[in-house]
Amino acid sequence: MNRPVKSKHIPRATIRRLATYIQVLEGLAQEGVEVISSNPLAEACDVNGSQVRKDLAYFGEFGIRGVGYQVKPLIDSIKESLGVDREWRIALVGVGNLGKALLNHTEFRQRGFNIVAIFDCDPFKIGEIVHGLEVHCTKDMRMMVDEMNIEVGMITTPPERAQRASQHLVDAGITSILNFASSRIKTPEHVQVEYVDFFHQFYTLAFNASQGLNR
Amino acid sequence: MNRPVKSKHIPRATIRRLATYIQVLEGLAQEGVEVISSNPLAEACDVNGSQVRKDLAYFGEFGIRGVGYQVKPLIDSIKESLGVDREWRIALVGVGNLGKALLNHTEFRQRGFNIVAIFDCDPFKIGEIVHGLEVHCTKDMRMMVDEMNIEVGMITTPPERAQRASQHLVDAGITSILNFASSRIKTPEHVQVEYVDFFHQFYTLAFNASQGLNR
DNA sequence: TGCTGTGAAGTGCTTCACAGCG
DNA sequence: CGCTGTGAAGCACTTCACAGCA
Repeated sequence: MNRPVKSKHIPRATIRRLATYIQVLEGLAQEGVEVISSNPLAEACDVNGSQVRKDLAYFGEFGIRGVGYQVKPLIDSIKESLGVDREWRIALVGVGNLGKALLNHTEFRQRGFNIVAIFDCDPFKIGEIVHGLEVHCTKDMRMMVDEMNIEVGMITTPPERAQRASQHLVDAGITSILNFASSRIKTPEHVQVEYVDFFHQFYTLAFNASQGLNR
Repeated sequence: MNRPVKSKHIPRATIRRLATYIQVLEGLAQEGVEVISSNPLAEACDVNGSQVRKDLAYFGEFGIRGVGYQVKPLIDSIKESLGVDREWRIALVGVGNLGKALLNHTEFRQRGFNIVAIFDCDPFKIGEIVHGLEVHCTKDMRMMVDEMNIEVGMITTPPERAQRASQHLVDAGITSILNFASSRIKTPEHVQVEYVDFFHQFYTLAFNASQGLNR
């Protein structure tokens, strides 16, 4: 816990937006922009200017009055505040289509999310090498999580096997899970689960299009 | 616009939850559950019981007082309300790792989201067959969108090419875009964009874990 | 002077609590 | 009698508006 958070509770929505700010700021940095003020940054992120200032103020005072924010230092500050200024070691469970796809997605590692071990319960898959990693049996998980300092679990099984996968992860001592399977899972209170489900956004599009929102 | 929405504005959050309800209800249906009341359904979705009742009430009266909701009819009603009770035809732009991965993800088609045409601007990829579809040049997009009744665009390019991809889609008359690239895009007002970004959830996990939320 | 940081006001979603129906 | 559907209350996030600093 490096940077002590200024105030108690930080809205979940703020965390989501910080991820967007990083995205946009990194784009600006690449274009050579060195300083930006809250309003243009806000516009690029489709939010309100005060929102940006308030979100950042939860973590400290990063701006210069009358000037704005320095892009590069701001990126670093946000990353530090979020705790993404370091490597996070990840175990992936479920080496099917989706799992393999995500293993090939190079952006994970670039951003510090490093898949270091992969598991499956299918005996035909165990031992196979995928993207440079050997597929291990789920019963080796406890040992490997411990030995390899793994902190995060990623579930990419079919929906009906997600619950069991999460059980394995929890038993291995994992307390942060990212669930890519399209089903809900039950875990003890101290375990945090985040869901990644493309269909939520598909459904939103479909609904709005059906309602004639965009015509 | 089949089912006229009962009240004017429906919270965005409600739409997201409806997607979750479908997920959970389909699981229940598969287990043979025929009727469920709001509280157990709510618990399975990690929300409050009144929330479920209120969300559903936006679209009509689907329940039986003193009994609950019939699972299968409820699924159909929600799907109809969302506009996902039919096929949506999709163009995918960017046949790289991520694009290929999503083409292999069979759940899309199962849920009515059917990728029917794929595009790339790389001359070496054009003509290649991926998952049964020929890669077309982006300049053919306008014609194909029209001919094939495509309504939705999916962007799976690298971040720096997402803006150009969206321009092609908009020029072809697409008004609903799902952006899987990790960059923001600018579109005319009448075009609706939804972002799918895994890193939002990763960052949330990392932040909460760093704050010692789960220990 | 210009833009940040922030109390105060505003808005919209969530939860409560219960009338009303099956 | 139990559970839905819903007005009213509560709460949290967003936006406003401006004091205060560079």
